[in-house]
Amino acid sequence: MDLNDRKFKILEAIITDYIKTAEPIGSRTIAKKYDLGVSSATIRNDMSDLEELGLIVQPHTSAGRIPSDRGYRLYVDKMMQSQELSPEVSELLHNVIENNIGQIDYLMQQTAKALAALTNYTIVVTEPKSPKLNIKHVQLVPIDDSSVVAVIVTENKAVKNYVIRVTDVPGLETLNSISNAMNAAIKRYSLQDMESIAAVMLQTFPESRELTTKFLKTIISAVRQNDNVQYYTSGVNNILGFPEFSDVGKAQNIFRALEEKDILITLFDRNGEHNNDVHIVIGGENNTKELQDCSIVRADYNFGNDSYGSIGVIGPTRMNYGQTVSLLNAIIKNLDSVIKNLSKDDNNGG
Amino acid sequence: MDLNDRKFKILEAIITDYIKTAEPIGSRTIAKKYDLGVSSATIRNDMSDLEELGLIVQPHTSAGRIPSDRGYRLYVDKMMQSQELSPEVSELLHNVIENNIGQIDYLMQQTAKALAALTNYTIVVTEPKSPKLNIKHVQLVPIDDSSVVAVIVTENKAVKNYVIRVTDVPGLETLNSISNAMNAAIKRYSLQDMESIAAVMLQTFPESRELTTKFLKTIISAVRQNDNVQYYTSGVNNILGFPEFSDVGKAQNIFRALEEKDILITLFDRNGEHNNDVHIVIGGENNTKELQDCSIVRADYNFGNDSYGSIGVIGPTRMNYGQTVSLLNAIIKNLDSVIKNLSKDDNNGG
DNA sequence: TGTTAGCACTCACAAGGGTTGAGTGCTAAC
DNA sequence: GTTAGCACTCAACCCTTGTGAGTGCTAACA
Repeated sequence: MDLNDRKFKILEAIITDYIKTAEPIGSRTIAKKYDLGVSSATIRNDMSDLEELGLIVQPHTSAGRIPSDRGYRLYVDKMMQSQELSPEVSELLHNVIENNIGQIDYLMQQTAKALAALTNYTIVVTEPKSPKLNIKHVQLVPIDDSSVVAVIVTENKAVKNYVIRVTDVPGLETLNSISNAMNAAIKRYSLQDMESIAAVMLQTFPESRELTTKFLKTIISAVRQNDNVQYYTSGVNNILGFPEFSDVGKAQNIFRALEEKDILITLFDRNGEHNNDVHIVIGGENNTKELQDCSIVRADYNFGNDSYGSIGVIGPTRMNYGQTVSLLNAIIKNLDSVIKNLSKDDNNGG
Repeated sequence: MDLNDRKFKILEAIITDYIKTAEPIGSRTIAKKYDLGVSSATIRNDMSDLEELGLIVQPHTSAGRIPSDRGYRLYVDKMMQSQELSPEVSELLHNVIENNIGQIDYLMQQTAKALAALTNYTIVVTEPKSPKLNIKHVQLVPIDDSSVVAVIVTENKAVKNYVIRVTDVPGLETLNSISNAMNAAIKRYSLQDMESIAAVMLQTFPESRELTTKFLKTIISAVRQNDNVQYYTSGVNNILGFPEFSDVGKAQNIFRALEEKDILITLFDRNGEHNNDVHIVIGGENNTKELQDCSIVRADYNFGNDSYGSIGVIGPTRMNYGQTVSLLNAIIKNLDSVIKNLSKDDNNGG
């Protein structure tokens, strides 16, 4: 069975209508609302064909049709048109990014918040990571008699703290010397060459074996950093606004998934890898059971220097895919240009 | 009208039953279940009196009675008995605290998580603050050509990062010197005496006027720190498990309140002040509209050195107050003893 | 061969009516 | 002060019925 132009139009009508209203659409409605030049009976025949192809389904015998996951898939792949953003929205996004570019955690939070407000869906943003994350600077700072904090600044300008507990904390001068030596050693040797670094440190600070060892381990694990991906969510309660989740059980499923770090990580942490396209997962295509009534639209953003993070939008399968994709594209483009400007400044300055 | 012993018992029966079942309780049920030695008719008369006093209400004519906010208040103030915790629960709480005491953010997160699991309510934990927060150590760490991060370690062992943007970032040695000088200046002068510190810094580092000024401002605002109270929530989706919130609209209200930082801050941020008692706010007693179907139980915890934070439990007014209060008491006591042990070690060590 | 009008059929949903049962308030008697 | 008895109320449930949106099928038409 082939899909002629009219059938495409009917499918599109069903999908766009259903996205707006969440109500099944019948043949008569389409005949009246969309000027296809044929009667409802003809549309009925076409709809029957579309159903046979698995693109639309009937919730029950005497109801209209709603799109199936496969229907949405076809729509998203072949028919969807990207939407032009209004100048206000474009400016808003640009401002959010530019104003917070200096502090990555605020940037993530504010971007998530803005996007949640614009889409009415739920937003998840993960921190940028690089597959070969480089350390820019490390520094030990004393906390008390048995702990210091290792401050690690990465190439992508993220600042992280890791508390290190040791039996004996040396004085401030020694801490500074160790920090300096560690910075130098990291520059001289690659981080892969852990032994060389450890050897140098041990030779220079034989008294502080415990601290230097733990310090180096902390840095290494910060680089691997698979243990602790930061992410932010916003608009979680938007879920409850959709009629498809007015069943508390379904909503609870989704909330559970959003509270489970592991689930979100598998969905959104690309481990520094990236993909230039906006990626869409529809309903049952999703491997996570709790989210099989949802669609997820994800875009990977570049945060300079090979470091990438993701922005994900979670909503009902009846999602406004066009708008969502446009918004995500706008965000990653803005991020890109703001970052490029920044690094240009850096190069000029240094 | 006075409340004789039997009426107290009837009220207690209604409250404890309603906490368990969320169903209105009738006179016959009480007569059968609780051995009061009188008939249901007598209980009916007493219930009528209790209703007149505003302690219980009838959802509709032919239903049993449920407690009113005033009823819960009387129960909580006069009748409630604190519950003994099982050894397993006590140990669990103790372990959570002891294992995470070194890293305050983990501690807050893990405590919230454990309490959410134990109570099935929603937990909010705010970071400890001190009305006269002392700075233990500050350190500047370079990020790039136009920004450095000020790492601030406070007396309560919290580590915070603040990004400072400056037109010109001096070299690492100068950054270290500035950091050292700032540490010394803070120790010498009190932080109140901002002018003296600024003067010293300017004199010693005339080239880095912008940086030292912003650095000092950052430290001051970190001390004031009213701008950005950290808090953690856990068990937010537990809300949906309660029949009183199966109405999506009500649940949404609560979620909105929990996503609004400002609301949580006014509820839980005591601004470093504290109160030794566990504090209970029941239903309509709450000033926050969105939470008037909820009760909030809050305990302030001491984190050493005059710094205090809060742990709050949010649940339906039909909350198990006894258990909740016991759990909160256990947590703040555990925190107290673990902290005291730590500072003992500190004094021995240094 | 594609399109259409007509018609019988299906089925969720809403409205109406009857029944049930838990619970009450009142009264008169103990 | 307590109790038994009784009339009354009302949510909840079930059953029935009607309605309307929507379908599939068929026969006729271009």
